[in-house]
Formats: sequence, structure tokens, C-alpha cells
Amino acid sequence: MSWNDSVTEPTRRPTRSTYIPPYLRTTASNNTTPFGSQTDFSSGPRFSAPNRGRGHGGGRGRWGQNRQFHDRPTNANPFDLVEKFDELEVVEDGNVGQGINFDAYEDIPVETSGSDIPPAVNTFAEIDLGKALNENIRRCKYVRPTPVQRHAIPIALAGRDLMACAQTGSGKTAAFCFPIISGIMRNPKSMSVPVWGGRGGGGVAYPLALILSPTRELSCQIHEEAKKFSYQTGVKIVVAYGGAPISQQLRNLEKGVDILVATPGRLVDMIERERVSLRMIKYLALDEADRMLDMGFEPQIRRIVEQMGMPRPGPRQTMLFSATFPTEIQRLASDFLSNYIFLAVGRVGSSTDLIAQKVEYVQEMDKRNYLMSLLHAQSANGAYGKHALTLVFVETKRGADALEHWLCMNGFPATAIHGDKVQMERERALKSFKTGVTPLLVATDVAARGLDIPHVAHVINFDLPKDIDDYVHRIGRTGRAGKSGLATAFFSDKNMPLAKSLVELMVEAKQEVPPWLTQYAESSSTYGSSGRGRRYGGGKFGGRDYRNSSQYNSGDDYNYTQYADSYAVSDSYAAATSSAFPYDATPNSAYYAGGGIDSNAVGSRGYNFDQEGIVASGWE
DNA sequence: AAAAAAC
Repeated sequence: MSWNDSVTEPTRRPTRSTYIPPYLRTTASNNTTPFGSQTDFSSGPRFSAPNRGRGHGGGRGRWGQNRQFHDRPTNANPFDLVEKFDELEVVEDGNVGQGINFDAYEDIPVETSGSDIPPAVNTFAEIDLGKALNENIRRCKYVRPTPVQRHAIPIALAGRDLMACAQTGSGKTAAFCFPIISGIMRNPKSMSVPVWGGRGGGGVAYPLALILSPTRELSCQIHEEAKKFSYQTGVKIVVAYGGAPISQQLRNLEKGVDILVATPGRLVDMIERERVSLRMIKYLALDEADRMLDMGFEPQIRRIVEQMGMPRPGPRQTMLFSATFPTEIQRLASDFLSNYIFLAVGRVGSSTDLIAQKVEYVQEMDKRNYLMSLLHAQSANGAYGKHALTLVFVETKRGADALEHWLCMNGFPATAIHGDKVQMERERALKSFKTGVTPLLVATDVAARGLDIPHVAHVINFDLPKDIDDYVHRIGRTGRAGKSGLATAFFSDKNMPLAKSLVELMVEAKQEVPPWLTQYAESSSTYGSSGRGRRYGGGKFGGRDYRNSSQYNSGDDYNYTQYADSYAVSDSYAAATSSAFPYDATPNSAYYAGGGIDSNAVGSRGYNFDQEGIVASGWE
């Protein structure tokens, strides 16, 4: 595949003066890496420096003059810093030489629609991502692309817009990062050089790629991942999010930025301060795109994408990733896309077989005592501590504080994370949880999506969420890295509206449903269930391209009529999901649950991907 | 109705 052809003429950012080729950019710390002291000047692309451009960035700031490569900040080796790396080594050592049955990939249902869809690849070797990126893939111990990567990367490398449906944990960060990094390296002339900043002076940074995510911690995580992928590529990644001093983030921007990872608020702030311009954005990725486009976020995202100088769809390549794409969200999202390809990998919105889901009927007033006995039983089993973390979700920030306090008063090493805490507390809580210092974390939905926290053995929905998709995201924090997980929900009278979809989800995941819950589900479904308070109408777990629904029916290979009918007769989760994949609509079919190559499903099929390091390296 | 996201 000659995606090379699709690469556009190199563009130069408006205000720049000194060009530093990539192979000079990353040499400063080469000798300190554990991956050899090679300073392989031949590995970088050779090209001549472009003409110097006169700065015209709105009169603000200038690019550096004659900045030498040794002036650049030392490039810390992310493979050293990320603690996951140690786990990778352990995992690998313990499992050397085991065969992997990659035929299992073939069973994953995949739906693509759109025009001229580039074929999927089976190996990274089939894709020319470049030497540096291939090295990083090796360092990350990604042996084979995950299913979403197999499909999404060729699509993205072909320059196509993409709406991709794959559950968190299916390797989507890499799926959009690899093509972005590769694309930027293919246009070396456009790569950043440091902004001449000076104290308070402030230049304008012109990132080529923008990755937006809904929470600060998720942006940090993406940044950490992306740094690993871009190691020694010369591609510079900067993260910007609120709650942290803006000064340091601005300084980071001044050192040069190709890819900006950000939360929306801080990004808008920086744009308004004229410290960031979106004028040169070539790649836009929205992680957790359905969340980014829900009621709370949509106006802000629309403003960023449509009203702050970003190039239009077409000149800009846009990639949306999410576990779920409700029809209504797809409709909104299509404003940002041009001739896009829709991709759904795995059973969309489904949870995984290896997460055992329990639902207990617990009255509000009994919840604390019930939690206490649960935790006592847990610690008696030894299922507790550094490698058996318990994540407790509550509905409100106040509730999180109260429960944290109560747990601590009762001798449990708990901490809490929610949006009313200052960022430092949030980060401290997360770290303390991750490291097992406080193996109990009470959290609001701030921690529900995307976060990759190894060793979460138990997710407790102390308060159930209102929406079943939030439930799916929450329980997806456990059962990772091939380990089994447990999810316990406290179901109270307040949760009656959730009964139906919860039962359907559990049936789908082959979980034992308590009879009382089935009864609730049936009684709640007798009235108002179909077409009622579903935020986005039918197809909430839209694993299907909305363009293929009736009014868009252009007649390709799907049976749209049947699909539409299934929504008409049943507004159910099961109907939505089982109709998502025409290849195998059998409810009990053993394809990977949860989108992509979910480690749990893999494990349940008897394949252990840990040995390849794929699972343990963090897929979010 | 809550949560998230700027200062």
C-alpha cells in the first residue's frame, strides 16, 4: 500500500527560522538510554533544511535563532520512566516461548463501511511506519497489531477520516498515535522547532496534531503512551490540561510541539492567550469521542474544532475513537469528518467474560455496612493489597469524600479522586492507588473512562450510574492484562431505571442474573421502556454506521431493514449489540467481548497474550 | 441530576 502517495506536500509552520532535522534532535541523551548508545545518524531521514520563513504569527513571538541541538532539553527515556516497563519484563520472562494462536484474531467481528476502505494488515511489518517507530513498537513489546490497530492504522495512514468503535483497552491510543507520528515524520519540514520564548515573551506554538480527551488524567496517560511511541523520532509531544500551573506547560510548548495532547478548557485558554494556534493542525483525534460530544462537552469541542482556526475536514485528518457511538453522537460527529470510514471492532459496548459481575440488592442506608463486610471478606481472602486493588465508584463528589473519610475512620487504607479535588490531590490519589499504598480508591466518573490501572481486582459500584454505558466503562477498569476481575454493584430502589439494560448486559456477558433483578427488569420494561428516556434514541451502543440507517441507506451489503426492525421491536441493549455484526449475530457466539482484543476474552479462550507483552503494556 | 472541563 503506497500511503506515501497520500502524503501531502510538506507544509511549513508560519513562524519559524531554524530548522533542526530530526536526527539531530534526539542525540543529546542517546548515550543514556538502556537501548544502546548508538547515535545512528543514518537512521534519520535526510533532507535539506527549508528556507527560513519570516515570522508572521500575529506579531507575537518568534522562533529561535540558530538553536543548536545541544540546547534542546534532555530527552528522558520514557521506557525508563514508565513503571509498566518493569512489569513487561517480568511478564515476558515468565512466559517465554509459549505459542500464540493468532487465529483467534480472525474471530473478532469487524464492521467497516465507507468508500475505498484500505485493507487491514496482519503484522506491523506490513506497514512502513519507519525505523524509529518500529523500534519503539519493539520496545513496547507489541508483537502483533491488535484488531483495532490492524484496521485503523492502514485507514489512518491512507489519510482517511475515521470513526472507530473499540472498547478502551483495545489498543486505540497506539492506533491513532502511530499514524500521526509516522505522518509527521514523513513531513519532516513541518516539524517543530523551539519557540523563542523568553520570560513572559511567549511565542505561538503551531502543533500539527491535536489529541483531545475528556479528563486530565486521561490526557496525561495518553501523553505518557505517546512519548514512548515517539521516542527518538524527533516528534515532540506536549500535554496541556487544567489544574496545573500553565507556566510549565507554556514552557514545554516553547520547546517545540508537534503533537498536543489536551483537555478542552486549558486548550481554549492557551488559544485565547495566543500561545497556541490550531492553524497548522493536520491531525485531530478525539479519544472517548462520545463523551467529548455529549451534552456537557459538545459546545466546547465544536468551538475548538470549528471556530478556532483549525483547518477544515479534508485538509485536516480527523479520527474519532470510542467504545460506543450512539446514533445521535455519530450525527454530531459527522460534522467534523470528511468522507470517513466507520470501523467497529469487537462486540461494541459489551463487557468481558472474565469480569464476573455481581449485583446485590442493597438499600441506600445499608450500603456502608455492606461495603465493610465485603472488604473484610476480601482482606480475609488475601485478595487485597498492592496487587489486588479495589475501585469504588460513587455518584457524587461529596459522596466520594464522605465514603473516603468513613473508610479511613474504619481502618481501611482508602483515598478518593473526584473533580473537586485540586489536581495535585487527584494525581496523588491515583498514584497512591496504583502503587498500592492505598489499595482502595473511591472515585466519581472522573476515573470511569480510559484510565489504565493495573491490578484492579475489584470494581464496586457503590452507586450505580444512570447509564449502562457508564457501567460498562467503569467495570472495564478491572479484568485487565489477562487477569480475571470482579465487579460488584449495589442495586437500590433508585436504580430501577437501569434494571432492564443491566440485565440485558449481564445476559449478554453470560453472567448469572439474580431473579429479583430479572423481575425488576421485566416490570420496568412493561411501560415506557421502548423509546423512553434513552438519551440518544435507539442504537445507543451503535456499533453500526449511522449512515447505513434508513434515511442514509445506500444499499451495500447489510440488511438494513432487519437492522431497523430490530430497533423498532426492541429498544434493548441486546438487540443493539447483537445486531451490530452481521457476521455473527448469535448471542452466545464466542467472539471477543468488549471490543478489540480484550485481554479478558483472550484469556477466556485460553490464549495468553501476556507473554507477548501486548496486554501488559497498556492499551488504553 | 451528576460528572467532567480554564482562571
